[in-house]
Amino acid sequence: MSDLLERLRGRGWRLTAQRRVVAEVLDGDHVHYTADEVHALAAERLPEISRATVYNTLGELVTLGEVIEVSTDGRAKRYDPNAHHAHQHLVCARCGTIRDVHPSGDLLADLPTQERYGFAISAVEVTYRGLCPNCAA
Amino acid sequence: MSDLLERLRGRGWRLTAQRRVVAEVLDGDHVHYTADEVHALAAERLPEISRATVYNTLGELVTLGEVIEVSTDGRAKRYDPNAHHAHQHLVCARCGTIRDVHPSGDLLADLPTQERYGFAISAVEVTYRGLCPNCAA
DNA sequence: TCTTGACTTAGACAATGTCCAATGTAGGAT
DNA sequence: ATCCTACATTGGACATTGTCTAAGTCAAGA
Repeated sequence: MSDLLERLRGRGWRLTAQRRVVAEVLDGDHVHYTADEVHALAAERLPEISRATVYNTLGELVTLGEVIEVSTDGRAKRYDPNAHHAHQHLVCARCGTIRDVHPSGDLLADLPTQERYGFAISAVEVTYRGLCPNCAA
Repeated sequence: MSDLLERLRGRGWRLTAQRRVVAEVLDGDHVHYTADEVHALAAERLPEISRATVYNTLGELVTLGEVIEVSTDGRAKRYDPNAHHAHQHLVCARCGTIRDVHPSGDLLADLPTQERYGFAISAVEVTYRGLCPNCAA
C-alpha cells in the first residue's frame, strides 16, 4: 500500500491533492473506515474536500483493485486497503468494527460445478461474526 | 418454514393479518427479498399494510431466529427464510440476486484461538460472488 | 362483550450514497 | 513559462433504505 501513489500514477491517474489525501488516509494494514470516516480524516488535512470527491475516489480505488469494499451490516460500507493479501474478516455485531484474519488453511475450496447454478464465480468471502472484546463487556 | 405461524403462535406472538401476510410472502426455500419487495408483495394481499409494519415484522422474525438478515452489497438487506438449514450464498454482483448453496464439506472449521483477537465468535458466513447466468449475457 | 396492552399506521426524520452543472486545475503541448 | 483542455472537484439537490413517534386500532383473554 505504501507505493500506492506510484502505482496509480503509472496507471494514468491524474494526481490531485484530494486523491493524495484519500490514499494517505487509507494507508495502513488494519484500517477499515467508512466513507464518512475517510472524509472526516481527509478533511483534517484538506478542509474543503467534498464528500462527493471522497466517494468518487473510493470508487475508483475499488475499480482499480487497490481497495476492497466490504458490506458487513447493511449500514455504511467500509474500505479495506489490504487488497493484495487474501484475508478474511472478523466483524463485531454491535459496533461494526472489522479486523483482518488470515486464512487458516485453504478453506476457499471451490464450489463443485453442480452447486454453481450457472454463476461465474470470481471471489469468495468469509466473515466471522461475534462481539469484539470491547462490546463483550 | 411452512409451520412458521404455529411456531410463532406458540411463542406468544399476537397473530395479526399483517404478520400473517408477511410470513406468507417469505414462505419458500429460495426466496431472498428486500424489505421493499416484501412490502410490495404483502400489499398485493393486504393493500394498506405499512412499511413500518413490514420492517417491524421482519425485525421480529430475525430476533426469533426464523429468518436471517443478509447484507451482501451495502444496498437493501435481504431476508432469508431458510434459517433452519446451514447454507451459504451465491450473490450476483450486478443484479444482487441471491441463491442458496449447501456446504460442500465442513468449511466452517473454526478459527484457531490465536486468530480470534478476543472476539466471541457466534457465526460464520461464506459468500461466493460472481455473475448470475442472466447478467453474464 | 369488554378491556387492555400490544399492534399498526402515516409521515417526519436520519443515514448513506448518487448525480449534476458550474468551476477549477494537472500536466502535456507550445 | 504559459496556455489548453480534458479530467477532477464542488455543493447541493435528490434517491434509497431504514428508524422513530404519537395516535388510532384490534386480538385475545376475562
